[in-house]
Amino acid sequence: MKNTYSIEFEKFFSYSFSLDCLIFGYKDGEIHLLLIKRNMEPFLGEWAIPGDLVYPNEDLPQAASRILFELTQLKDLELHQGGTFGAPDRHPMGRVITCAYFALVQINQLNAIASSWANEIAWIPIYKIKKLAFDHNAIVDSTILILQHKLKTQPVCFDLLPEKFTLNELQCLYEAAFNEALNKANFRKKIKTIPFLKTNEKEQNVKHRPAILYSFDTNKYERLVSKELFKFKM
Amino acid sequence: MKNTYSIEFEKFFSYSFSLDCLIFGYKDGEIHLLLIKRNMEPFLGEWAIPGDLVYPNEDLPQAASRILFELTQLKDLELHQGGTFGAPDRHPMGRVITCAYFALVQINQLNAIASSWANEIAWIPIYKIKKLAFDHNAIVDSTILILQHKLKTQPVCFDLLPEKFTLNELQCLYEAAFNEALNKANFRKKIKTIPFLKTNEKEQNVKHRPAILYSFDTNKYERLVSKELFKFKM
DNA sequence: GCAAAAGTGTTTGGATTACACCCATGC
DNA sequence: GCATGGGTGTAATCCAAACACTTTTGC
Repeated sequence: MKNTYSIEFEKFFSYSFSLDCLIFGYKDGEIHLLLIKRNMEPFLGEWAIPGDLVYPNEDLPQAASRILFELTQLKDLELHQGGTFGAPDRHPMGRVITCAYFALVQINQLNAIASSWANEIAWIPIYKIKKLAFDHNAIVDSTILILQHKLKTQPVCFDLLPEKFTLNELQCLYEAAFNEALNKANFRKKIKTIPFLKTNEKEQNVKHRPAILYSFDTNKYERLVSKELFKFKM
Repeated sequence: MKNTYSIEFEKFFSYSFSLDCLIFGYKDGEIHLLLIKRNMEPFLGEWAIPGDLVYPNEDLPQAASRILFELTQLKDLELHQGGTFGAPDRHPMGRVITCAYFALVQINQLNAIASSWANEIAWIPIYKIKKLAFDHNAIVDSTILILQHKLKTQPVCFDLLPEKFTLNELQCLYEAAFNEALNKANFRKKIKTIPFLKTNEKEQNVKHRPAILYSFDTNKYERLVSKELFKFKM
């Protein structure tokens, strides 16, 4: 047994722990990330991922929900954990280890508010993000990879789309997320097994043949998955 | 701007941060995890994942390497990050947030040492792990899923096998990791594109036709991957 | 009718599966 | 020779890609 260990144990309680909350949305044919312009030191005036310190009696998913709510007023959204970053010099004011959490939201459904952290916020296309504060570029890059993996293996794409969507919108979302063109006929064949609800509704105000609107049948999906009759895969 | 924030900032530096180091090995047809019997409070005498607090000027991968070395004397091994766990009550002695790291080792090549944390260590088959200290069962479960994903998408299986191995050993490893039987002929067809070096050597001391020994051609793999000519997929 | 995008069918080649069979070694 | 596991070939099937085609709307 390392004798010094129990003696020095208390000295280790000198770190701070933060969460960075990556909020992804989809609009104008691109996946966007919600960024804030910092209104405090360090990195005052620079663009960054919204984040906050974890409170002493808060669990991590709870802290992520709080940060998301303070920024977007959105509740009850699914949050996913990303990587953890803890280089000793990553925060100039002390040892702050941070964990990335990310959520997928419908941009139109919210008015993200500047609130406490920033006077300015912006939705930036993920492939056009410039230099950010701290090590946030590395956090963004690693989280995009995890997002892509989630999009391939779980039906989180529907979190990004409105309740009712066309099949073409779904295809464009995947094209945007993976930066590659897809064949329409083949894409539709691939998604044929996904439990969709075909609504009676159609697109409005388009000057071509209106597309049918679909929605994702969460109940049927859960039922099929629990019976191992379906596995989401894109 | 939240005025209280900068004033209270220092108060947040009261957390501790640990790493849990999951060391996986393969023997007797099963994937095993290295566990220790704790020789200190809390959870004295209970089985746990080896872990340690992160030192003030240590980066996370660095801390993981150190812990791995102290336990196994192994250096320069690839370490992979897993999930981060931070429930406020997960550690009875204070707020300790922990991050899982895992490594894949060749069991025969090392004599894991009890060292500072425990007088007793054991390799336990991953599907036979009983109740562990702290929230370590949840950490194990989540890390096994990440390990499986790694085994499907990256050539980490070779970290678990000796330098030279038979194709059947490789197949048994995958059968053990995913708990499913595989067809021999089809397995071999699937791995035909993997850059193997066929050695001139054969199995010794078997009472049937000896199998040819192969090794993984890391150089060729790196070359192919960098040219996007090959993508590991199982 | 024409433009534009929705939506579908057909062919092809490659991968996956199931299964049968031959081969080399020890005893 | 026989038992044991190593190692391979074939046919059926499924899946993905490429591409052409028809349909429905607004103007």
